[in-house]
Amino acid sequence: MDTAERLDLVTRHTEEVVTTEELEELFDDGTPSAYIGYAPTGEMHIGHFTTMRKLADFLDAGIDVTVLIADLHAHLDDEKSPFELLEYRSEYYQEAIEGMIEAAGSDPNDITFIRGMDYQLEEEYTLELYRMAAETTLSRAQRAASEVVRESESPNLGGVLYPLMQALDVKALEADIAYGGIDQRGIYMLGRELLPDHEWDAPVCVFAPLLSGLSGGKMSASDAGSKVNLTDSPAEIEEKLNGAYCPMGEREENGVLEYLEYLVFPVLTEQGESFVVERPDEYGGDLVYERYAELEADFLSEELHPADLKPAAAGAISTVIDPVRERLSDNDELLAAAYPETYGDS
RNA sequence: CCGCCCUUAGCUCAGACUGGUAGAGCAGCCGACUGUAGAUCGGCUUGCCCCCCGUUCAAAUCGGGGAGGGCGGACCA
Repeated sequence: MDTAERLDLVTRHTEEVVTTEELEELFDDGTPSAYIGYAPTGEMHIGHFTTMRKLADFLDAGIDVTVLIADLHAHLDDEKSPFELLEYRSEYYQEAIEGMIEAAGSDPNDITFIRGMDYQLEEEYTLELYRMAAETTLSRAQRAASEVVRESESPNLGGVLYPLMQALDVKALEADIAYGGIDQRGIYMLGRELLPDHEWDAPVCVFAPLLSGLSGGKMSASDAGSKVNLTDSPAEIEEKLNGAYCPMGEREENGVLEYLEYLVFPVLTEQGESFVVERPDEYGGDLVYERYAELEADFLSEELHPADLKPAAAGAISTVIDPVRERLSDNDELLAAAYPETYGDS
């Protein structure tokens, strides 16, 4: 595969690449490494799946991929995960992530998994973190993390260590490429400033778009109805999609379309399948799409009505998620340990 | 260690001075209207009022104790 093809694979379905030129150089030099970190906080959902799906592109482009389960980060961010639950949630994340990668058509064994605390407590790392803390102002760190760390009237120190550690992780994991949602931009831009003073090259940054939630606006972790969880049953998925914000002919903040573009179609294409919309004869009969662009065109021209699209999308999402859901429900004791509030006891 | 402030619905808060058994906005839910959803109307739900003890016929409200959180406490201004 030549550099142009690799570039194409890595940059497709992305929100931003900083910078494409640097990425090209990495490819010319050989086999770059990339990492993406997930802080094991709330349950994983379909938004995670889209970023995970993209890891297949990284692998196909001949990149060494590392997935960081950022356990310490999950606690540093306003104690989103209680310290006692970190281990369980990390296990759950790894299980879910492997399931998603497999469902996306890649092999989890091709990816290196690592836990934050496996190396973030080492002397070398800690010392360098302190040095970064000395070099960074409070407001700079807060600004960098503002889209990621929970905001509060009385922010904890953890929230400012958070972006510094994430910047340092790039070096600690020896990554050439940092991949993450566009919300991570501030942190990695800080990283690009700091790392050259710490004997490491500024990473190339690849940012995934943040998908809209089903109720319009960005997907929100706190709004259960705005996202599809990996453990949702087909019936729940259908119900959530039916309730989704989806104005006829409009693309903006339309989570239904975005799920199709970033998750369903990439996976269907990988499996060589097409997307079928069942439609009453009264409205013209069934439709079949091979590519997302065709579907979007029909939707924008109002040929494809939301009421027909929604059930079809629900079914397709359900099918894509199915192997992950199965894997997780086989492991209900892990889910209960990781999220006792939701699945505990009973 | 000392001082002051805060804690009421999922969220933001009112009510406390002048005790009478809890409210608003937002969110949520349900209907109407749309071949979906939203918007718009119409309707509805929700509470260990942080905990304990006391005063009282009666405590979210008063008194005491405790917990959690916030702010402040050299000098200079």
